[in-house]
Amino acid sequence: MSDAFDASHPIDLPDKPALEGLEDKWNARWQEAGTYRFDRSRPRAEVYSIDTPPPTVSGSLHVGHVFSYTHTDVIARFQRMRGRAVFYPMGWDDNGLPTERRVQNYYGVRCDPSLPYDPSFQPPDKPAKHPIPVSRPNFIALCDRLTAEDEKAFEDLWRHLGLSVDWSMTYATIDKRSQRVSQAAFLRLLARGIAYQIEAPTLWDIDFRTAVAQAELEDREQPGAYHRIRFGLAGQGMAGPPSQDPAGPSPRDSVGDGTRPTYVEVETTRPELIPACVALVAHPDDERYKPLFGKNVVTPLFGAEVPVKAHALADPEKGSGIAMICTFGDITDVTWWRELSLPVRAVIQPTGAFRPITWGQPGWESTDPARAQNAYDQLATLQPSKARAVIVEQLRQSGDLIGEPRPITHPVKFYEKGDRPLEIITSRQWFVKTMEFREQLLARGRELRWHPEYMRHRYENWVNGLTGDWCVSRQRFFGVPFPIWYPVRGDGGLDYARLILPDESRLPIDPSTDVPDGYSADQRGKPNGFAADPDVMDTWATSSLTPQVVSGWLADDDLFARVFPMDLRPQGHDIIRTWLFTSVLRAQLGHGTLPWTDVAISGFITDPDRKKMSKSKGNVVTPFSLLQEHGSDGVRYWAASARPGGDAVFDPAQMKVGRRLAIKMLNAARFALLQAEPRGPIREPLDRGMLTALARLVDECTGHLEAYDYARVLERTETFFWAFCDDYLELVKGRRYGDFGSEGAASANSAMLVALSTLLRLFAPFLPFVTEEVWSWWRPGSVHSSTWPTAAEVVASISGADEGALAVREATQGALAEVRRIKSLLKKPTKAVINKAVLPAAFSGLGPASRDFQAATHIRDLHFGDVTEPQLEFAEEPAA
RNA sequence: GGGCGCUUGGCUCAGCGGUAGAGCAUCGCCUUCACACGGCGGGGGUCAGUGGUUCGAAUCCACUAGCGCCCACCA
Repeated sequence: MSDAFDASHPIDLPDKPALEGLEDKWNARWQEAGTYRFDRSRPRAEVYSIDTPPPTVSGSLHVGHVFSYTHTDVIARFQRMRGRAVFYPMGWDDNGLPTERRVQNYYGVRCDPSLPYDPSFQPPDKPAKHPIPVSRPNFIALCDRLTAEDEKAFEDLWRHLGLSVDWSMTYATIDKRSQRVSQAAFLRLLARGIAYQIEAPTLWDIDFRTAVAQAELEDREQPGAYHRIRFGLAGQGMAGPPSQDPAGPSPRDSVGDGTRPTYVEVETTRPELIPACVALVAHPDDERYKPLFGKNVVTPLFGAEVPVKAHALADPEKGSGIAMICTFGDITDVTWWRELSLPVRAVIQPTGAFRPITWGQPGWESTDPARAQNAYDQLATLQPSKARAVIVEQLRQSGDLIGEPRPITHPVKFYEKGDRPLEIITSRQWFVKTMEFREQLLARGRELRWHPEYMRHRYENWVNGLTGDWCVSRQRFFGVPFPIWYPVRGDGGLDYARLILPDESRLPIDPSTDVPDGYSADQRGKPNGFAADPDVMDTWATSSLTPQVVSGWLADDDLFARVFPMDLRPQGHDIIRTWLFTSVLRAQLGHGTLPWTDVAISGFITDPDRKKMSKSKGNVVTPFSLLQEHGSDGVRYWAASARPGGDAVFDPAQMKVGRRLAIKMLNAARFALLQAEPRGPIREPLDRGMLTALARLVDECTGHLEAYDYARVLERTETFFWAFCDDYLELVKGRRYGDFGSEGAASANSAMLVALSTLLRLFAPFLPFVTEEVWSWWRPGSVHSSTWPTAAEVVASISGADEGALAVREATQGALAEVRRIKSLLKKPTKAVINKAVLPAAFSGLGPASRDFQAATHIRDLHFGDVTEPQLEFAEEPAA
């Protein structure tokens, strides 16, 4: 028996159905009934688990959130109706720099780790002009306090939007669970030698004063200039006077022909790094510079002797074809430095300022130490951009600057959240090995099912382009600390070679307040005592473990076995190289598996001018006002209309369309249920044709949703629904009221109910509120707990698919359209009756079986009269 | 420099081998007994360009142009 024939539930129709208030009404009931609660008694095969992206709660609520989370919710609701136990938790990303920055601005404070904890500290009501320094524990308490408020706002939004999340399983990336998982996973990698610590050149943000990872880089076009600098040949003293040739001598003139081999010209965009120069490099095949390989040159101003080296990475086409290697100006310098075994001459400090240097000391030899010192003293303590201006003037004075700097615009590496170009600074950092797992990671990427498929390339591109292991330590405060102490040697220095590690059972710990086993608290920082590792983990070092965190790894083995590896990771394409990549890495390293089988990528929201929406443009609309204006179903309709992975235009007009669809559903359902008796066998060809078409739609929709193509399902279902309302319901209106007897009415009523039940369930994942409302008028339980419709179920209501009736439906709808067109052209009222005899064309598609118009009831449904109205017998083709 | 995606009516997009589609906008008509937060109908496109495959191409292939995104060792 189909659902539609179960008349046990009374029909209870409102007089004037409306959308207003449905969100609050149904959210309350869903929560009360536990509609979206995860049933953890079900075996893995019956579970559908989702690795929710935890939104950054310190960021603003944005329509982009609403957009992508709706996509995931559609899938979750579909899988739930398919009978899976849906594991759909929510998480909050409250870890890391964004929160620190928000807390600093919101409360007007600054973290000073050297201060002691002040239990009575309260932030001022309004942020003070100058930031108040607070201790690290106080700062973290403020982070916790503010994120709790932010999380409440997000949860309210998600509930109002109708996300079918199980709110009992919420996690945060800074909570104890996340910390424990992050620390335990790290310690296990450490034990296997996959995590390691090394002092090495690292990407460094001089404003945040922290290391950053390759994945956090972005290029920004910056104004700069090529400076042509001359380096004298060693053994000939400092370079002689500059050339009189205004264009400057070419490198060939200066070194190649032997006539004036006194200096080499080098082009650089970072002349301030000349004191950090350790070599020059040119391509091994470059004839201009071959004679110089193995010889030394002397840096201008500082008189340091540096070798000329050959390396294939040097590009003869760039600049003068020979490059200055500094420690360190850019990533290429690091490559050259490493591969050519060059020494380090570091000038930039973690603050960005040039550090004091005494020339003439070991490592800072000069042919003229006094002159070098004099030049350098003008740079010391300056920031790089200031130092550049100073040194250019010095070079100009000394005659080592050839011509004037040539302004250019070039891409420069920035930390994605930073304001000034990255520097490369040598420091002690923690790394996780990635390079040696590249092939495994590529294989996992091929194994993963991508939606849409072409997003796979982004991942492969990234993995193939990796240049080093993953730097996971950050010199920040609000993050997961490394669970590590170091012994303090007798001389007060730290013994980095001997780590003091906590037992896994103690995790999570904060080494800056917790004491390692075997030590007492008063030994902290003392000779022969211990000291904490001061760093926190990269936010991705925690986020990469969200599958393990939500699945209860290390905490709930039973849950873990039922949900991990997970089914779905939904996320944006902008974080494939970070979140997706690191998650695949961690699952591979820790579990030897993919973290999930499928990944669904969402696009961005752009404003109508095709620009990415941004706060600075003032075009950001708050999501709540949108939900209130258009209704959650209306907004969800807009979101679900966008193709998977595609960017979408912010378009309130589409939300209005969605809202109209929801209203139409209320009214169409009301019509179908208004007079639901009599009911009986569905014998009329038009009814059977409509249901046969519906069965096909159900099959199509199920397939597309299984392939994560929600947008197509919404489009097809909507198209069917409007045809159902405008054509089918209009056609059977008279019959259902008894115009052609009770059997015809019974067929129509029964068919309408089957269709309504089926359509409500097809729409339920997209428009959860209106479908639930209508469902509640006549069906028991929640539509969201009902079973997804099947073609077989629909076809069973007519005792088998009826292909012939399909043609009847199509022809009848065609005839109806023809009749309407004629009435419209003749400006006749809709209710005007037209003589069938004047419209042979309209019936030509109905086929031989329908020749006898009087006998064919589906023709009667068209309501033709026998009255001949002369003006309807037009002489010309109305279509022409 | 490498990769990916996009280019269809005024706008937003679907179609992806068989005589150009939808919604919005526009114009006209209809106060129809579920719905005026409605319904019906009309007008509007040489499917970016060039070449090729095919009986047939918006749809497949190649190249070109423009737009967008990702990546890159950017002196």
